[in-house]
Amino acid sequence: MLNLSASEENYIKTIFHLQEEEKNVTTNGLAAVLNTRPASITDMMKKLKQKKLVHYQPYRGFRLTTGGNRYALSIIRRHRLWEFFLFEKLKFSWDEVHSVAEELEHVSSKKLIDKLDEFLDFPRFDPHGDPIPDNQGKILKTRQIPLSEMPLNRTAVVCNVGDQSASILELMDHNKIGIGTRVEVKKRFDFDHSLEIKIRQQVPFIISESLAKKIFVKHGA
Amino acid sequence: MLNLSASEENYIKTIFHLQEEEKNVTTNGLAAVLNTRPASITDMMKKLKQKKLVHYQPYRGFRLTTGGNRYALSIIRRHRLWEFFLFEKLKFSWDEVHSVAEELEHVSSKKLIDKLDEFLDFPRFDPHGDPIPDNQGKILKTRQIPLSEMPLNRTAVVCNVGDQSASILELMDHNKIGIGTRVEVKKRFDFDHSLEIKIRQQVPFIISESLAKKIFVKHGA
DNA sequence: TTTTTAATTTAGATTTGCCTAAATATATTT
DNA sequence: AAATATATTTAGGCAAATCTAAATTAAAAA
Ligand SMILES: [Mn+2]
Ligand SMILES: [Mn+2]
Ligand SMILES: [Mn+2]
Ligand SMILES: [Mn+2]
Repeated sequence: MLNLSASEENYIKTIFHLQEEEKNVTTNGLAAVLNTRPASITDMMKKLKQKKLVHYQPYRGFRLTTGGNRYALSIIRRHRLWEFFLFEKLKFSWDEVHSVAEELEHVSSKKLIDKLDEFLDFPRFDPHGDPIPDNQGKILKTRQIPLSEMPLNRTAVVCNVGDQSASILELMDHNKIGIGTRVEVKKRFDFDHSLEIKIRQQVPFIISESLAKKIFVKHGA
Repeated sequence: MLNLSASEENYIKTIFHLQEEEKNVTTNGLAAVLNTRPASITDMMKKLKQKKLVHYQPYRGFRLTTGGNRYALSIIRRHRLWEFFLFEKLKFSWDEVHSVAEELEHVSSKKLIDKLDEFLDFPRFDPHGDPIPDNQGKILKTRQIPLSEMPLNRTAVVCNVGDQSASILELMDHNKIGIGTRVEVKKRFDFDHSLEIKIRQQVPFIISESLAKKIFVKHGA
């Protein structure tokens, strides 16, 4: 497989993520995320088009080719495996892993990544609850689900709150739940559908169904 | 601490190693090791002199400053810790670790390296038997010693053979001992000073004192 | 001590990845 | 359908890290 520079890899990966939201990625959109100027994006798109990694027509935006997509998934695989390693083995906190993985992901040895995967026992989700592509580039597509629908005893990660009111934030704050919090549902009570949940090393506690419906989590399949 | 590019780091590290042999490092000498042209070395030396990492007078060769030396040791620390990780945790073979570590060493997070060190339980030697600097940059200086002088039950790595005759090579070949072989002395017999040694997962076997005196190993302190 | 050889530096390019400012194409309003 | 605004591309430059070919300096040989 062809070998891209760290810069090219960052472009490819970012296009991949932007594509999940919009069909077509724009010059300004990509420039904003990558913290560069639109002119730089145009330069790079010409190069990536040459390498057949993006479809690109001037003024018409761009998207990854099949090859570009495959490459993007391999970068995401590296990124998330390293995040898992940092979190699980080196005891980094969930919000510290990203920036270091951002560098490690560019170390290109295929063998390194496959051995790392094996060493970590083939994890399926990174510390943010995002799925890790396997060595074939296959990835589970996870969508956000409300905590109320999580199966029991599986780690999930809070990724969204479907309500921005002060009252819900106060309650979440009180319970020390926020974006990124890892949570496990231990029990579901039939009477009022309240949930017993556990976060971090704390003793489990109970939250109402109405709160659980507003807390969106990733992963759990 | 200032942050150097991967390229600058490779220069600094290589100068450090060359310095161990010769007081003064030369333009051509460094160019040969780094696989670049002499003109590139001169360019880089000007830059590193500016950054006060090398002492350099045109036509007079160069050597690291105190700061350059400290920086070199931090790169060597990263390199050898990664080598140890690859060998010990990911089960790479001893001759595969170097090239991957050559890339990993440039990931610059201090926290990453110190946590990795801790995770690996503060190893003192890399898979080639070279000492790993601690987080203060302190490094044990190991010299080569003949296998006959190794203490019992400590892993050593064959790094040199003090005789190039066909007969010694035949014997080493027969015993499957070569540069890089990891060996442990299990017992020393008083009668003829022969040694019982163990290599890899094999059953221990005996070699003569005269052979053991010609096989030089690193590490064991 | 010259002369010759070898090592080193300088001059001038090239590539990658980025930038600013100006031009141009597309989209949105009137 | 113009006119205006916004998005995008082009033109021209710059810094890092490399190169080749041409000086230049130092070392070795005569
Ligand atoms: Mn990155
Ligand atoms: Mn992640
Ligand atoms: Mn390196
Ligand atoms: Mn080593």
